[in-house]
Formats: sequence, structure tokens, C-alpha cells
Amino acid sequence: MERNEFERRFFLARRQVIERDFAHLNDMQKKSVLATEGPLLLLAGAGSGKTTVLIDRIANLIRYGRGSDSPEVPEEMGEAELALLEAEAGRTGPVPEEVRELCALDPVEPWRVIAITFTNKAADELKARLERKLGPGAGDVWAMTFHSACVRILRKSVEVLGISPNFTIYDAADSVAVMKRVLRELNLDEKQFPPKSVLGAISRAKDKLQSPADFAAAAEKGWDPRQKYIARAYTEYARRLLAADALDFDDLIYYTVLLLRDYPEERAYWQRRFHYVLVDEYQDTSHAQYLLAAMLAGERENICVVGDDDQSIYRFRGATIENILSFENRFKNARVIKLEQNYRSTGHILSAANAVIRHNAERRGKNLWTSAGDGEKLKLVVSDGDDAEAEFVASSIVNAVAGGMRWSDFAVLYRMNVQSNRLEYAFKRLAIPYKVVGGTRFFDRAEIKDMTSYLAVVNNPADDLRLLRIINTPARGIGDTTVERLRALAAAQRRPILDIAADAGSFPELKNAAGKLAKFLALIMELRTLSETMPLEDFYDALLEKTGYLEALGDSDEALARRDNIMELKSNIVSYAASAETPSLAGFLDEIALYSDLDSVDTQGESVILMTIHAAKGLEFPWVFLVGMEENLFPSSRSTDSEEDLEEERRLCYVALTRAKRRLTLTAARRRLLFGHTTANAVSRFVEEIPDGDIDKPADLRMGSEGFTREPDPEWLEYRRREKTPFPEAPRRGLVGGSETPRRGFGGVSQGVRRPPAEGPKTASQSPKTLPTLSAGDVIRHKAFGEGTVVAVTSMPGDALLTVNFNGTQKRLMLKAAAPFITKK
DNA sequence: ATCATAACGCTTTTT
DNA sequence: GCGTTATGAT
Repeated sequence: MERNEFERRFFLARRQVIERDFAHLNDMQKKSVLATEGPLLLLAGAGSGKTTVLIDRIANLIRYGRGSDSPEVPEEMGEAELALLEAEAGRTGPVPEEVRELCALDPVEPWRVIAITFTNKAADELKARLERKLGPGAGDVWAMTFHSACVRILRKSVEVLGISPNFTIYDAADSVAVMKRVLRELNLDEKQFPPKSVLGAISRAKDKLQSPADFAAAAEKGWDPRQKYIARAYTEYARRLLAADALDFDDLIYYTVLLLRDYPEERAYWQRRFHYVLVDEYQDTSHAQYLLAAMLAGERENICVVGDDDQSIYRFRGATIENILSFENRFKNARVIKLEQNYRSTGHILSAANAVIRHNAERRGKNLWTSAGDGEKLKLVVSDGDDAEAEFVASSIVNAVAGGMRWSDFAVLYRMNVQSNRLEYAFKRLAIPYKVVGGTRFFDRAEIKDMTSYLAVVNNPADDLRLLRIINTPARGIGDTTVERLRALAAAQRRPILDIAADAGSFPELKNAAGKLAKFLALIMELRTLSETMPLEDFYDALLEKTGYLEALGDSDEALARRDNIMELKSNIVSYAASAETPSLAGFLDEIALYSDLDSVDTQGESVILMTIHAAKGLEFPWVFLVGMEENLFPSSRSTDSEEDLEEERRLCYVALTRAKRRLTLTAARRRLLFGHTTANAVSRFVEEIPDGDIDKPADLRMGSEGFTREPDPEWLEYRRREKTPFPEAPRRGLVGGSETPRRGFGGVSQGVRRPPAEGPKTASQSPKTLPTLSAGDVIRHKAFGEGTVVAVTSMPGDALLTVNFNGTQKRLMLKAAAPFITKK
């Protein structure tokens, strides 16, 4: 046989054998996994098995190297090996180890693979699934966010830029705090120069790799005088951060790009290190992030980016679809593969999502399809007010749980965090276990910021921002005047504040405070020493003790909550110390800077999840409620006058719709209390964009006539069974049977407005049901919680608070709200 | 220095 | 409507 012919056949057979390992994938997915070499753009629709592809791709690299994609055949391979491969090619099932070895062509060491994701959540999932697939060796793959990857690179290499490798990371709140001080110092009015928008301008500048000097030069040439002031703010902001050895989020990317661009040895080092670069959520990357990925890939150009232009929802913070749209221009021989088969949702859901997104002009075009069947139509439910909307959602969930679903099967998605309030209120009344993701963050709480500021100062005494926060917390007699003098001296001498404090004796204006400053300094120094000798969690205890923070809190109710939070931080430290390879104070600080509590969402836990649509990206739920489908809310009023903004909102809607696996309920309220005013908005245009064939909605939207959710239907039970989730018991007829309405407010019951009575259910709302009379000791049966004993009844105006013991766990229920779900035994 | 109240402003989404 | 911050009083 000619060597040419031999090699052709060998390559073919090898590829077929390798394919056996990925037989569970569809053709497009397989192609994506096997195309290991060169630039690859993967357009992966929602629910198209993108993560699976990413995992298998990495598995393929590690197992077979270039084997599936390169025609190269090792010299030593001969006819015997070919015969073996060709025989194996015809078979199915897992490939025997010795055959695998024949197929491998420079298998890739795990640490040569970097998979960059956008969120920690995604990175963690990637890591976990890689580990499951490949075993512990997978731990060496760099699966992390852009920001974490940059921290790791910078910790090793940043010194050439003249920045300390022990730099501190400033989060968004820190940045704002610094900027406020900068603006005050520059005498810039915060109204004319809102800190956040100045920071936004700086952020955009860094994305374009503009230094303060570059920015100032551009501002000089430009026509907008404001830019010159912003340039000054940028200069001073950057100066302060550098003086404090601090980098903000953007700096992490910015400096890494500078490092790779301007330092050939560093570039060479990192390019030699990584042979394969993968970027997830590519549609959400910024220009600088694209540069970073491209530079890491280097001339090898083994760069695989995965994204969905229809799911780009972070344009407002610098993400640019341009990256996706122009990938093939930048990488000339790029391959492009579309993944359009959806494994998540049923037909009507996908059809609705496709229909909505089709209204966007700026996109590559893609159509999701499924073989799962049509499933259920979506449903639109219009309530009178936001309170009724929330109650509808809450009672639907209780009903469904009574019918065998689990709390964790549900997600309630909304546009803005403030919308969670109403929902929470309704959920509390019905004692529904729920979790709100996002909103006020744990690490943003004052007492937590205090504690982390101590940790930050101990770790980096030059961190003036954090130092100022704690220098007099708890009060130790270092007042505003002293602090002001310290700051003035520090600014004048370009020295850290703590340095000045240490030198207090030599400044006459600090004479009065010298004693107190010395004490404070001694405290910090002592803590520093302790931090070097003690395990992290013990050090934290020592910190609490030496600072006297807890005592200073007092013992009010609020203080108790704060204590709880402080102990919660401790458990954070403990679990960090347990999981990190080499736990350190610096490592812990990195972690809390880059991780939000968004990352700890467990969709496993037995709770309903409430979150913004943004936070839901990448997640899926059997039943999704998408609330607040009203004009001015979604799409947000700020986005309706620009076509680009509107398209981003529509993509957001697309993301929301594609979160649902089986059932999707949209809700809108005729009146809503928003920003202090009652507003009445039309139903969202996005709802109108859903074909009638895919959604059930009231014939006359303004009138409303929808009923109340029934018990889950047999289809659901079947689905649950398929998912192998145990059923508590078969649904039974409770008090809320059929289409009974548990509370007023649904079904278009008007509130004193001249509106024709709705044709919907009206029984309960028109003649209020007599509330069951209950007293302590009564045994009741709750639709969702089962049997329980009433422990206490506290009467309240027009209602009563029940404390009920359900099988050992106590729940508090409002009688009126819970009545429809309760039967007295 | 600490507390209370008033005023304010902020209402998109977050690594 | 909310929470945060600025201001003033004790």
C-alpha cells in the first residue's frame, strides 16, 4: 500500500474509533468535539448541550490530542495497527485502552488547557463535570473566569509592570468609594459627574487599552470638555489604586493584556504554557477580553470560542457581539459550527423563543428545534396588581407541590431585583421555602465589609481605602480631624496612611492623637504577626477578640443579626481553608473579591429560586414563572428609545424563555407600584411577539379572564417519573380543587373600577370563604406540607398567624392566605 | 461622638 | 418605595 493511501485510511479509521467515545453526541456536537486544531467558532443555542461539548472537547484533547483532527500518522504505525483500527472502527461501545493509545497523537497535558468562562458558576460546573469525566487529573485544567485567570497570571508575572504581586482586588463598591474621594478632591460635582458613570467611562477606556495619559490626550483633542475632567479623575483614580497596590476588576484584564502585549518574554511564557484556549459565553466578552484570549492562543491559534449571539445580555458593561460577528475575519481559517438542537425545552417554548428573537435584526440567525414534542403551550396570566401577581405565583406553586412537584422545580424570574419584594412577601405568607439570588450581597453588608477590611489591611497595609474604613471602627477615639490630617499628610508625601500613622510623632499636627494612633498601629502589627503564624480560622477569632468588634456591637436585635453574619463569614473562611490547596489570607481575599453569592446558588436545595433573568443565564427549571411582562418594565423604559437597547432586552427575553424545560407561565399586572408610583402598563410587546399558537392568553388582555392553576396534570406526573424523582404521594383533592380562586385579586376581579365582571372564577373572591376556626392542638392537613399540629394561633387584625408543627419542622402561616390549602382533621 | 431625622437619589442587569 | 447618605441636634 502507498504510504499516502495508508495514512488516509489510518486517519479515517482513527477518527471513527475516537468517535465511538462520543457516540452520545449528535453530529454537530461530535464535529465540535473532534475539531481540535485551529480556530473554531461554536454557535451554540440555548440548551444545545454546549457544556457537554466543552467537556468532551477537553476530554478528547487530553485523551487523543490531535488524533481526531490531524491527518498526521506516527512513523511507527504499520499495516497491523491499521487493521486493528479498521476492525475497531466498526464496533461500538467504549474503546479499549490499548486501542486508545494507537489513536492518540500527542495527548494534551491537562494544564495546557485553559477554559475561560464568564461566571464562577459556569467555571465551577465545568470543573466538577471535568472531574467526573476525567478523574482528579482534570483539576489541572485551568477552568476559571477571565478575572480569576488574570489574577493567577498577574500574581506570577505582574512585577514587570511595577505592580506588587501581592496586590489587593477592589470590587465595584470599593471603586465607587475611591472615585467619590477623587471627585471630591478634584472639586467635581457628583451630580455632574456621577461616580458610576465616570467609572464607566474609565472602564471603557481600559477596554480600549487607554492609559490615563492616552485618555487625557484624546480628551484634549476632543470637543467634549467633560472628558478632560474625566481624564483627571482617571489619572487620580489610577494613581490611588497603584499607591494602594490595588487593582479593580477592569485592571485585572487591562494589565494582563498589557503584560502579554508589551513583554515578549511573558507572552512567550504564557503562550508556551497553554496550547489550547477555550472561551465560553463568547458573546459576553469585551474587546480586551477578546485580545487576551487571542494573545494566549498565540500563533497556534488553537482557540475555540463558544457563544450565542442571541444570548448576549451584557452589552451595557462592555460586551460586544462584534467579537462573535467578526471571528472569521480575525481568524481566517476559522471553522464555524452551529448547534441548534435543543435538549432542554419542549416545542412550544422553543417556538415562542424563536419567534421573539426573530424580531432582532443584529444577529447571525439560528433556529432552535427539538425532538421532544410540542409539550404545553405557554400561558399568560394577567393580574390586577403586583400583589395579586405574586400571590398567583405563590399559590400556583403550592398547588403544584401538593400535586407532587418539588419546590426546587420552580424559578421565578424578573427584570429587576426590586421585583423580588412582592414575591417574597407572598412566599412568606404561604410559608414557601425560597431563595433570592443576588440583590444585596452578603459581602456588601457593613459588618462584613468591616471584617474584610481588617483582613485586607492586615494583608496589605498600603490599602488606604480599607484602612480608612476601620481606623475608627469600632470607635477608638481617632476622629474625623485626625483622619483628615492623616490623609492630607499621606497625599502630600505619597505614602500610605498607615505609614504616616506609624510616624505620628514627627508631625506636630498629630501630636494629640499620637497615643491612639500608636495603639491602633500596634493592633495592626500584632494582627499581622498573628496572621502569619495562625491558621486562618483561628486568626479570624483572634481578630474579633483583639479588635473588640463584637463587644462594640452591643446586643440589640440588629447587632445579633450582625453577629450572625460575622459568624457566617467565619464559616466562609472555614470552608475556604478546607477546600483551597494552600489556604492563605491573600487567597481568601481573592476569593471573596471575585466570587459573589450568586455562585453559591444551589438549584438542588429544596427551595423555589427567585432571581433576575441575568442571574438565570445558564440555568434551567422544569417550570418557570416570568413575572412583570409589562411595557416599561420589560422591556425597561430606559431601553425603548434605542433599537440596540431594545434588541438587548429582547435577547434577555429570549434567555428567560429558554430557561424553561416543560412549563412556562408569563405574568403581568395591570397596576404596579414602581419607584413610588402606581403605574399601569400594557402587556409587554414581547408577549405580542409570541405566536398565538404557542401561548394561551386572555382574549381581551385589558379585561383579563384567566383562571387559576389547576392541579398538575397527568403529563406532569409522567414527566416527574421520567426524571426519577420520588413522589410524595399522588395528588389528592384538597380544598382548592378545580379552578377555585383562593384569594381576591385574580381573575379580573376589579377593584372599584368600572370593569365588567370577569367570566373567570369568582366564587371565593365574591363571597369570602369563612375561615376555619383553629386553635392550638388542632390537627390539620396542608396541601403542600402534609399533616401538622397547630402549635399556636396569634390573632391579628382581620387575620391570624398560625404556628404549625409539620413533622418536626415549625412553619408560620397566615391563616387567610393558607386557608385554601388547609383542611381541619 | 452618636443618634435621629431629613433629604436625596436611585431605581437594569454584574465579574 | 426603598435604602443610603447628608445634616443637625444632643
